[in-house]
Amino acid sequence: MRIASWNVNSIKARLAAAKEWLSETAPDIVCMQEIKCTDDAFPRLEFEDMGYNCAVHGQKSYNGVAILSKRPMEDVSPRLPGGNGDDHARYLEAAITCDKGMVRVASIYAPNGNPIGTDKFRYKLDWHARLATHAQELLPAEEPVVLMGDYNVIPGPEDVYEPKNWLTDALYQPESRAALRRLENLGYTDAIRACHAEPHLYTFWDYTAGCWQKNRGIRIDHIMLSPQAADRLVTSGINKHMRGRERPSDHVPVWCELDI
DNA sequence: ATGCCGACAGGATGTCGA
Repeated sequence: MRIASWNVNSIKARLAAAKEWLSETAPDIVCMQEIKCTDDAFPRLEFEDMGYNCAVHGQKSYNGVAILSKRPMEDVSPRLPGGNGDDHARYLEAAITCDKGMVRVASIYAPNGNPIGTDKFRYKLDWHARLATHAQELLPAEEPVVLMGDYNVIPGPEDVYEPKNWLTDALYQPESRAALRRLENLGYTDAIRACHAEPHLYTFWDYTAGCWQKNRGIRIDHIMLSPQAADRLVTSGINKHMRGRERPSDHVPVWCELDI
Protein backbone atom coordinates (compact mmCIF):
# COMPACT_ATOMS: atom_id res chain seq x y z
CA MET A 1 0.00 0.00 0.00
CA ARG A 2 1.62 3.21 -1.20
CA ILE A 3 0.64 6.32 0.74
CA ALA A 4 1.80 9.76 -0.41
CA SER A 5 1.55 13.38 0.68
CA TRP A 6 1.98 16.56 -1.35
CA ASN A 7 1.61 20.23 -0.62
CA VAL A 8 0.39 21.23 -4.08
CA ASN A 9 0.28 25.02 -3.51
CA SER A 10 -3.11 25.40 -5.25
CA ILE A 11 -4.75 22.36 -6.83
CA LYS A 12 -6.09 24.60 -9.57
CA ALA A 13 -2.56 25.55 -10.59
CA ARG A 14 -1.28 21.99 -10.12
CA LEU A 15 -4.04 19.83 -11.62
CA ALA A 16 -2.11 18.72 -14.70
CA ALA A 17 1.03 18.01 -12.67
CA ALA A 18 -1.00 16.11 -10.08
CA LYS A 19 -2.69 13.89 -12.65
CA GLU A 20 0.64 13.13 -14.28
CA TRP A 21 2.20 12.31 -10.92
CA LEU A 22 -0.72 10.04 -9.97
CA SER A 23 -0.41 8.16 -13.25
CA GLU A 24 3.31 7.68 -12.78
CA THR A 25 3.44 6.68 -9.11
CA ALA A 26 -0.05 5.19 -8.60
CA PRO A 27 -0.37 5.83 -4.86
CA ASP A 28 -3.29 4.09 -3.15
CA ILE A 29 -3.82 7.01 -0.77
CA VAL A 30 -2.83 10.66 -1.24
CA CYS A 31 -2.92 13.49 1.28
CA MET A 32 -2.89 16.97 -0.25
CA GLN A 33 -2.28 20.31 1.42
CA GLU A 34 -2.76 23.93 0.39
CA ILE A 35 -5.41 23.07 -2.18
CA LYS A 36 -6.47 26.76 -1.82
CA CYS A 37 -10.05 26.19 -2.92
CA THR A 38 -13.49 25.53 -1.49
CA ASP A 39 -14.98 22.04 -1.44
CA ASP A 40 -17.11 22.89 -4.48
CA ALA A 41 -14.12 24.03 -6.54
CA PHE A 42 -12.03 20.92 -5.92
CA PRO A 43 -11.57 19.00 -9.21
CA ARG A 44 -13.21 15.92 -7.76
CA LEU A 45 -14.39 14.46 -11.07
CA GLU A 46 -10.88 14.57 -12.52
CA PHE A 47 -9.62 12.36 -9.72
CA GLU A 48 -12.68 10.13 -9.61
CA ASP A 49 -12.05 9.39 -13.29
CA MET A 50 -8.63 8.12 -12.20
CA GLY A 51 -10.18 5.77 -9.67
CA TYR A 52 -9.94 7.86 -6.50
CA ASN A 53 -12.52 8.69 -3.88
CA CYS A 54 -12.12 12.25 -2.60
CA ALA A 55 -12.53 13.73 0.85
CA VAL A 56 -12.11 17.50 0.88
CA HIS A 57 -11.83 20.08 3.64
CA GLY A 58 -11.43 23.24 1.63
CA GLN A 59 -11.14 26.96 2.24
CA LYS A 60 -11.26 29.92 -0.10
CA SER A 61 -7.82 31.19 -1.18
CA TYR A 62 -5.78 29.76 1.67
CA ASN A 63 -5.01 26.44 3.31
CA GLY A 64 -7.31 23.52 2.51
CA VAL A 65 -6.55 19.80 2.74
CA ALA A 66 -7.82 16.71 0.96
CA ILE A 67 -7.46 12.93 0.93
CA LEU A 68 -7.68 10.80 -2.21
CA SER A 69 -8.12 7.06 -1.81
CA LYS A 70 -8.71 4.23 -4.22
CA ARG A 71 -10.58 2.45 -1.45
CA PRO A 72 -13.61 3.90 0.33
CA MET A 73 -13.04 6.20 3.28
CA GLU A 74 -14.84 6.01 6.61
CA ASP A 75 -14.83 8.17 9.73
CA VAL A 76 -13.97 11.21 7.64
CA SER A 77 -13.47 14.11 10.02
CA PRO A 78 -12.10 17.62 9.46
CA ARG A 79 -10.38 19.80 12.07
CA LEU A 80 -8.39 18.97 15.16
CA PRO A 81 -10.26 18.94 18.46
CA GLY A 82 -10.03 22.18 20.43
CA GLY A 83 -8.96 25.47 18.90
CA ASN A 84 -11.66 27.82 20.19
CA GLY A 85 -13.26 28.55 16.84
CA ASP A 86 -10.10 28.14 14.76
CA ASP A 87 -11.54 28.10 11.24
CA HIS A 88 -8.42 27.32 9.19
CA ALA A 89 -8.81 24.18 7.05
CA ARG A 90 -5.62 22.41 8.10
CA TYR A 91 -6.58 18.88 9.12
CA LEU A 92 -8.55 16.02 7.61
CA GLU A 93 -8.63 12.43 8.84
CA ALA A 94 -10.08 9.24 7.39
CA ALA A 95 -10.02 5.49 8.01
CA ILE A 96 -9.42 3.15 5.10
CA THR A 97 -9.80 -0.63 5.02
CA CYS A 98 -7.01 -2.40 3.14
CA ASP A 99 -6.22 -6.03 2.29
CA LYS A 100 -4.63 -6.88 5.63
CA GLY A 101 -6.43 -4.44 7.89
CA MET A 102 -7.21 -0.77 8.21
CA VAL A 103 -5.14 2.39 8.31
CA ARG A 104 -6.06 5.79 9.71
CA VAL A 105 -4.62 8.66 7.67
CA ALA A 106 -4.50 12.39 8.36
CA SER A 107 -3.64 15.17 5.92
CA ILE A 108 -1.85 17.88 7.87
CA TYR A 109 -1.08 21.50 7.00
CA ALA A 110 0.47 22.97 10.12
CA PRO A 111 0.78 26.76 10.38
CA ASN A 112 3.91 28.56 9.17
CA GLY A 113 4.15 30.74 12.27
CA ASN A 114 6.28 33.59 10.95
CA PRO A 115 7.24 36.03 12.19
CA ILE A 116 8.32 34.75 15.58
CA GLY A 117 7.18 36.70 18.62
CA THR A 118 3.72 37.31 17.16
CA ASP A 119 0.25 35.79 17.42
CA LYS A 120 1.08 33.77 14.31
CA PHE A 121 3.89 31.99 16.11
CA ARG A 122 1.71 31.43 19.15
CA TYR A 123 -0.97 29.98 16.88
CA LYS A 124 1.60 27.62 15.36
CA LEU A 125 2.65 26.27 18.76
CA ASP A 126 -0.95 25.99 19.95
CA TRP A 127 -1.85 24.09 16.79
CA HIS A 128 1.02 21.65 17.27
CA ALA A 129 -0.04 21.14 20.90
CA ARG A 130 -3.54 20.24 19.70
CA LEU A 131 -2.03 17.85 17.16
CA ALA A 132 0.09 16.14 19.81
CA THR A 133 -2.91 15.76 22.09
CA HIS A 134 -4.91 14.19 19.30
CA ALA A 135 -1.99 11.98 18.24
CA GLN A 136 -1.76 10.72 21.80
CA GLU A 137 -5.48 10.02 21.93
CA LEU A 138 -5.20 7.87 18.80
CA LEU A 139 -2.62 5.53 20.36
CA PRO A 140 -4.74 3.36 22.72
CA ALA A 141 -6.70 1.96 19.76
CA GLU A 142 -3.42 0.47 18.52
CA GLU A 143 -4.30 1.13 14.88
CA PRO A 144 -1.81 1.90 12.12
CA VAL A 145 -1.96 5.72 11.97
CA VAL A 146 -0.22 7.89 9.37
CA LEU A 147 -0.03 11.62 10.20
CA MET A 148 1.41 13.13 7.05
CA GLY A 149 1.79 16.51 5.45
CA ASP A 150 3.41 19.90 5.67
CA TYR A 151 4.46 20.31 9.31
CA ASN A 152 6.33 23.57 8.66
CA VAL A 153 9.08 22.33 10.98
CA ILE A 154 12.73 21.65 10.12
CA PRO A 155 13.62 18.77 12.45
CA GLY A 156 17.35 19.41 12.71
CA PRO A 157 20.48 20.95 11.16
CA GLU A 158 20.85 18.00 8.80
CA ASP A 159 17.48 18.92 7.26
CA VAL A 160 18.43 22.39 5.98
CA TYR A 161 21.06 23.68 3.56
CA GLU A 162 22.34 26.37 5.93
CA PRO A 163 21.05 26.25 9.52
CA LYS A 164 22.44 29.72 10.35
CA ASN A 165 20.04 31.31 7.88
CA TRP A 166 17.05 29.88 9.75
CA LEU A 167 17.87 30.72 13.36
CA THR A 168 15.19 33.43 13.55
CA ASP A 169 12.66 31.60 11.39
CA ALA A 170 9.54 30.01 12.91
CA LEU A 171 10.28 26.73 11.09
CA TYR A 172 13.52 26.21 13.00
CA GLN A 173 12.76 27.55 16.48
CA PRO A 174 13.53 25.23 19.39
CA GLU A 175 9.82 25.26 20.32
CA SER A 176 8.84 24.24 16.78
CA ARG A 177 11.37 21.43 16.67
CA ALA A 178 10.26 20.30 20.13
CA ALA A 179 6.68 20.09 18.86
CA LEU A 180 7.72 17.59 16.19
CA ARG A 181 9.94 15.72 18.65
CA ARG A 182 6.93 15.44 20.94
CA LEU A 183 5.27 13.16 18.39
CA GLU A 184 8.39 10.98 18.32
CA ASN A 185 8.41 10.86 22.10
CA LEU A 186 4.82 9.63 22.00
CA GLY A 187 5.95 6.75 19.82
CA TYR A 188 5.55 8.08 16.27
CA THR A 189 8.28 7.38 13.69
CA ASP A 190 9.56 9.76 10.99
CA ALA A 191 9.20 7.44 7.99
CA ILE A 192 11.76 9.25 5.84
CA ARG A 193 14.43 9.24 8.55
CA ALA A 194 13.67 5.60 9.37
CA CYS A 195 14.67 4.60 5.84
CA HIS A 196 17.25 7.24 4.90
CA ALA A 197 20.10 8.25 7.20
CA GLU A 198 21.90 10.65 4.87
CA PRO A 199 21.66 14.40 5.54
CA HIS A 200 20.33 17.07 3.17
CA LEU A 201 17.16 15.37 2.04
CA TYR A 202 14.75 18.16 1.21
CA THR A 203 11.05 18.48 0.41
CA PHE A 204 10.81 22.25 -0.18
CA TRP A 205 12.81 24.73 -2.20
CA ASP A 206 11.82 28.41 -2.22
CA TYR A 207 10.74 29.80 -5.58
CA THR A 208 13.04 32.77 -5.13
CA ALA A 209 16.77 33.35 -5.45
CA GLY A 210 17.49 30.20 -7.43
CA CYS A 211 17.06 27.98 -4.37
CA TRP A 212 16.19 24.93 -6.47
CA GLN A 213 19.14 25.35 -8.82
CA LYS A 214 21.49 25.71 -5.85
CA ASN A 215 19.76 22.92 -3.90
CA ARG A 216 19.08 25.29 -1.01
CA GLY A 217 16.16 23.31 0.40
CA ILE A 218 14.60 22.30 3.68
CA ARG A 219 12.82 19.14 4.88
CA ILE A 220 9.45 20.15 6.30
CA ASP A 221 7.02 17.60 4.86
CA HIS A 222 6.88 14.59 7.15
CA ILE A 223 5.28 11.17 7.48
CA MET A 224 4.75 10.27 11.13
CA LEU A 225 3.82 6.63 11.79
CA SER A 226 2.19 5.21 14.88
CA PRO A 227 3.91 2.08 16.28
CA GLN A 228 1.49 -0.20 14.46
CA ALA A 229 2.13 1.65 11.18
CA ALA A 230 5.90 1.72 11.69
CA ASP A 231 5.86 -2.06 12.19
CA ARG A 232 4.52 -2.30 8.63
CA LEU A 233 6.89 0.21 7.02
CA VAL A 234 8.56 -1.24 3.94
CA THR A 235 10.21 1.82 2.43
CA SER A 236 9.75 5.55 1.89
CA GLY A 237 10.91 8.26 -0.45
CA ILE A 238 10.79 11.81 -1.79
CA ASN A 239 9.72 12.58 -5.37
CA LYS A 240 12.43 15.23 -5.77
CA HIS A 241 12.16 15.29 -9.56
CA MET A 242 8.75 16.97 -9.28
CA ARG A 243 10.45 20.23 -8.30
CA GLY A 244 12.23 20.40 -11.66
CA ARG A 245 9.10 20.18 -13.79
CA GLU A 246 7.08 22.90 -15.47
CA ARG A 247 5.08 25.10 -13.07
CA PRO A 248 6.14 23.14 -10.00
CA SER A 249 4.83 23.43 -6.48
CA ASP A 250 7.53 24.66 -4.11
CA HIS A 251 7.02 21.36 -2.22
CA VAL A 252 7.54 17.85 -3.62
CA PRO A 253 5.62 14.68 -2.69
CA VAL A 254 6.79 12.35 0.06
CA TRP A 255 5.59 8.75 0.24
CA CYS A 256 5.85 5.49 2.11
CA GLU A 257 5.06 1.87 1.40
CA LEU A 258 3.23 0.03 4.18
CA ASP A 259 2.53 -3.69 4.30
CA ILE A 260 -1.19 -3.40 5.03
C1' DA B 1 18.29 44.71 5.24
C1' DT B 2 15.51 43.42 1.31
C1' DG B 3 13.95 41.27 -2.89
C1' DC B 4 13.94 37.37 -5.36
C1' DC B 5 8.85 33.78 -7.08
C1' DG B 6 4.19 32.24 -7.30
C1' DA B 7 -0.71 32.16 -6.14
C1' DC B 8 -4.61 34.53 -4.45
C1' DA B 9 -8.51 38.22 -4.96
C1' DG B 10 -9.98 41.49 -7.80
C1' DG B 11 -9.42 44.33 -11.61
C1' DA B 12 -4.04 47.62 -9.14
C1' DT B 13 -1.53 46.05 -6.27
C1' DG B 14 -1.44 44.12 -1.42
C1' DT B 15 -1.25 39.68 1.23
C1' DC B 16 0.61 35.40 2.16
C1' DG B 17 3.77 31.75 2.02
C1' DA B 18 8.52 29.52 4.17
